Amino acid sequence: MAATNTASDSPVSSAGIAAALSRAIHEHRLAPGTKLGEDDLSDIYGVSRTIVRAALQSLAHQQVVEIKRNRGAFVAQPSLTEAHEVFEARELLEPRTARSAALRAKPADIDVLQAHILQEHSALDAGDRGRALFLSGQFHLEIARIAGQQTITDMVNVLIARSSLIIALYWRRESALCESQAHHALIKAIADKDGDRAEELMQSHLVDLHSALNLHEMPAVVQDLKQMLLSGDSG
Amino acid sequence: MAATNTASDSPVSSAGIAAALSRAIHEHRLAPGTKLGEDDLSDIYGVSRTIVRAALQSLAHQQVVEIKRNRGAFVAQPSLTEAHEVFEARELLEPRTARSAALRAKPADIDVLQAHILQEHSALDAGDRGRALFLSGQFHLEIARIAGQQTITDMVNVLIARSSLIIALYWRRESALCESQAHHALIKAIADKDGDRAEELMQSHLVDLHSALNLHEMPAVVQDLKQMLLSGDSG
DNA sequence: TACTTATTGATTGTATACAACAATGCGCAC
DNA sequence: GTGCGCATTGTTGTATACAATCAATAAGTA
Repeated sequence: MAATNTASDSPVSSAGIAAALSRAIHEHRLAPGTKLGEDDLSDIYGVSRTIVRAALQSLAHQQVVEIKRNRGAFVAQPSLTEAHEVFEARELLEPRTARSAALRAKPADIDVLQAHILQEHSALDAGDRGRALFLSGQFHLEIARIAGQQTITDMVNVLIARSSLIIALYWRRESALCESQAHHALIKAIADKDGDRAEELMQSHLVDLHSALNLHEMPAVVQDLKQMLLSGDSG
Repeated sequence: MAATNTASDSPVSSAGIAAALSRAIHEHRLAPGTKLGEDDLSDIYGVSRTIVRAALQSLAHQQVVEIKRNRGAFVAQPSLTEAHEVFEARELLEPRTARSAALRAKPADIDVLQAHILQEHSALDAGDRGRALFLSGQFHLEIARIAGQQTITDMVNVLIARSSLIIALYWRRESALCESQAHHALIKAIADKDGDRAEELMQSHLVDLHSALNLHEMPAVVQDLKQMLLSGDSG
């Protein structure tokens, strides 16, 4: 319960508390497995447990928090399987979404994306790795928003939040790939309205992220690909 | 509040009530816009409003129910835009999922799918259109389950529930396309382990469903395709 | 008669009290 | 000394009471 905001100017609605917790988790200020006691939270935010419970249930629905019956709420700890699934789902959604974004982006959208990268850089310069990670997620979210599909944006939003937990658990130090490189390239493709390239870049970016994790099981999609190749044709 | 179960053997947990309501909505026993009063529901299910509220919030998170502050909960009424988005999201997720299912399906899975179709037929024979619609959705869900990706299955589940609302609002009588035809063909492709064909069939099945709706706006994806073709290449 | 406004009724939002359950620590027996 | 069982304590689950808000209706005036 260390790093959350104190009660001073804190939000007092269920949604506000959920957002604050979500962000704290996203920025790795709350580690996976951390207990989120209802009394603690209601003290911190100055509301009753009723409100806190609503916030926790909302987060549980996004699978960012796990509620164990009669045991309480904890920051979720995605399994290896879940980790694979989340990135496989992102690989299914985000590349085509990046294509749409490239085709629909207006100049103002490009500006927003570039502003995101700048913030990301300054966070890294300030050594705030958590904030940089959060901003990196927001970059992906912004692309979905530009694509103009709220439903897909919502799904991506949840997947990004879960990705943050996965990175907290399974990131390996060796792989220090620089995100901003990939993000810069994406912005260029989108600014050029090059849908093909945006889709490709997003796909390979996600594959890079996925493979930068310490996940030793073979993911289901790879099994499918293997079987697909063995049965003798390509999609 | 007409067609829900009476209190006799009703579920008493938040999840149970959410499931019962979800199913009633899915089967068109509760029309879009229907008020879901907390007192009414707590009387019907014999639990306090606390439990009912949790169930309603859960359904609201799936966008099957809309909660208006200080006004109460209503069965959702998806807008035209939402309707398009839901089917576009399904077109993004389900075809590739059907491919995976074809590659991973075991004999027992095929049996389950065929059992689904049989139930669907008997529901239609009994004139229970709502139940047939529900079962049709479950068929799609079962395919996602066979593909073995819980995360994607969850997303598809939500999209199917919302689709049911969209069909209630925007289905046009003229289009009496027979779902079971398409479902039969899908089973065959899956049984043959023909991933390509399963993907194709699912794609065209979803396009058929989408175009059988009374949606006169031009969807975003079509705009993208148009612009993509104009800029001179194919994905 | 039409329009505004105040009162009333009903419904939701929030807090709190109590019940049920799990975890912990102590004591006792082996 | 170790293992088991029980009591205690703390936390969550549920119900209910009260406050706040909104919708509807009725009264009053132009």
